[in-house]
Amino acid sequence: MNQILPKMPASFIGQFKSYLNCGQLNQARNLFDKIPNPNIYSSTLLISAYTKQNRPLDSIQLYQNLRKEKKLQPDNLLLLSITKACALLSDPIKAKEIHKDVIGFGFKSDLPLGNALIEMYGKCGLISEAQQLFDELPVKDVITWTSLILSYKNCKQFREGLGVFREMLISGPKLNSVTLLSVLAISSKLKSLKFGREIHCFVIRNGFEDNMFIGSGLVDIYSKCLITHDARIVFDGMRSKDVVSWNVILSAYSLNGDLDEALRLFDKMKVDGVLLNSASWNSMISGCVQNGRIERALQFFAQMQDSGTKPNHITIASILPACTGMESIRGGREIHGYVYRNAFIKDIIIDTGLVLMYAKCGDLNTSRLVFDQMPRKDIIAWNTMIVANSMHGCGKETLTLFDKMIESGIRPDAVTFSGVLSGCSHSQLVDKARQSFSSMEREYGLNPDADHYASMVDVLSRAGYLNEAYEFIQNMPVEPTPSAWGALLNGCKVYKNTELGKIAGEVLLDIEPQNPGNYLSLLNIFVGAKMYDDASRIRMLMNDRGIRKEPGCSWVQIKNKVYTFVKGDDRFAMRNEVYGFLKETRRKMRVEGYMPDTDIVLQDVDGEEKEEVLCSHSEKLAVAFAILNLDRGEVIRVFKNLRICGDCHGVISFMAKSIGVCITVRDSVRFHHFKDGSCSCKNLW
DNA sequence: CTAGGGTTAG
Repeated sequence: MNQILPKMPASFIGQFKSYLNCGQLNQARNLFDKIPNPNIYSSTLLISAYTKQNRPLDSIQLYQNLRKEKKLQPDNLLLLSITKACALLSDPIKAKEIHKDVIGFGFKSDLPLGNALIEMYGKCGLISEAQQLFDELPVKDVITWTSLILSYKNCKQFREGLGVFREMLISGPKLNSVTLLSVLAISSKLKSLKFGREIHCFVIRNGFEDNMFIGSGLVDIYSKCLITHDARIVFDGMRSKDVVSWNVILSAYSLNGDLDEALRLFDKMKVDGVLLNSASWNSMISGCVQNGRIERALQFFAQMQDSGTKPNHITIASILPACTGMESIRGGREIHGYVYRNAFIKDIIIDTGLVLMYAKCGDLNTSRLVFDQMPRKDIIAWNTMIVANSMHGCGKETLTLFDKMIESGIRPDAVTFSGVLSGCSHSQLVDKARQSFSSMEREYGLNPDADHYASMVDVLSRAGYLNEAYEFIQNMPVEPTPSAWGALLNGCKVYKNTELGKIAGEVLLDIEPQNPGNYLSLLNIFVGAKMYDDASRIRMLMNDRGIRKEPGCSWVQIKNKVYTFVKGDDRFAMRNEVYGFLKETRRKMRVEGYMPDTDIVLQDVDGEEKEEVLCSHSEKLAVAFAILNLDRGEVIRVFKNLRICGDCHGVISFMAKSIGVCITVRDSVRFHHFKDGSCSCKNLW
């Protein structure tokens, strides 16, 4: 039906084909563009070459240009290429256009094309369209069924995918290895060991054992179910392995927390001459990050680039949490710049990672900027932004974000409410918190869990409603967690309620005896109330149980270097200047009538010594050091491993005002933004 | 066709 249009010169065709054979598509394209009337044959060749080389955009653009100029009367082969290109692109709008084209050209009953269209819809996330196409196909083969199963997998409807498989066993064609693998992959996503074992038996009984893909799939499902031992047995028994098989076993050990074995296997890969791909590096990077070996992850990231493997969007998403965990805003900014420069496709997971990274590094403004520019926001993106605002004490904004999220049609989940409630608690929005808490069940059908109840205790305690908080704990339908009692205890410390503090503290020493913070809070309450007998009882208990206070430690990044200060630190750069500066600050404060908050000091020492101990707190040292070293106008960002102490809070607040700088301190609970003599936490640290 | 990625405490 497609008459050959004005013939191309034979020399052109020869040259054109040889370019295509060598994969030199740009040269082939130059030649192609010179032909006034390209025929269907050469167009199909070029378009399918684009698709095969993973250049779907070029493929589709060329197709659409030719369609517009009406130079093209497509045939099955061409439409197949375009359909596959669109599957690669995962563009649902283009998918529908192409489907319409196919129908328009009357190729409805072509089976390979029908199968490709199902796959395309699946890859584009349009599962009901895929199912409808499946239903309409008059003839179905094993690929049709498998494509539908894979579509369900792609759309994360795993149970439904298994349903299709069951139907296929009853009324469909005989399955092949691809079908088996697709079901295996789904079971793996569901972490279903039961299905995994069943499929494993089926594989052995029906002679699929030597299929490398199936082997890797089996290793993966045992890995995901944390049966690392069985994963290794299958892996070792595989007759042939490719890089994916190795990548799967690497992640098996990382997942199981055995990073050292993963590292050993990674070295063995290199010895055995397995050609590493980006997923191999990504697997090691994320394995290190998830096992807390952040420095090692960054090393792998550097080695990967040295080895000539280009980081992809998954690499970026894996390395970002490393910067977040180190609070390295410089590292994070570098990654952000890398994403920008290399024009990565817009990726929702990378964007979410950036939002969290900026927030956790103390820069909520940039975090928000990235969020606002996201083209699509899913539940995790919204939750991340809500949690970010809550960490920074912007409770009102968490509520506004919550409303906007609802407006945009996204249903909140348990994490959303955790974020909103902790936002309310940091900003003392008691009524808002109550409304939000009760709407969880009433409006959104979510059962509050123990964490939500603990959050409500925190809301009440932080606002000073201590008796109500205690009542709430006693009446809640779930077992109060240590965090619920911890919230109450902290409230008692802030509001100096010795009686309730004693109750909460004693419970905590019982149910969470290994946490030094509990002892210290209770100790502070007793010392503050001059109940020295009780205080020494707690101290003895700590001794008996071998509970040691974690040393306070703060750090600050200046230029490219991180400076760390430990409490009582005496051997750091500019020691004399720093202590001199702190002493001078203290003198100025006294002139203006501030008294040092010596309640917090635990040692039984007299007044002057107490002040000295206070002066040596790591957060004061870090802030003072930063003030002496930073350029004017720069924001000071200090991080501390424990909670900021009350005296430090007052002194840092004073320094921010008297020097006229913004100081941010991130402690173990939240961010404190000091400006003009006040703090974003409203003095409820 | 199989691998590698993001949110929740006090």
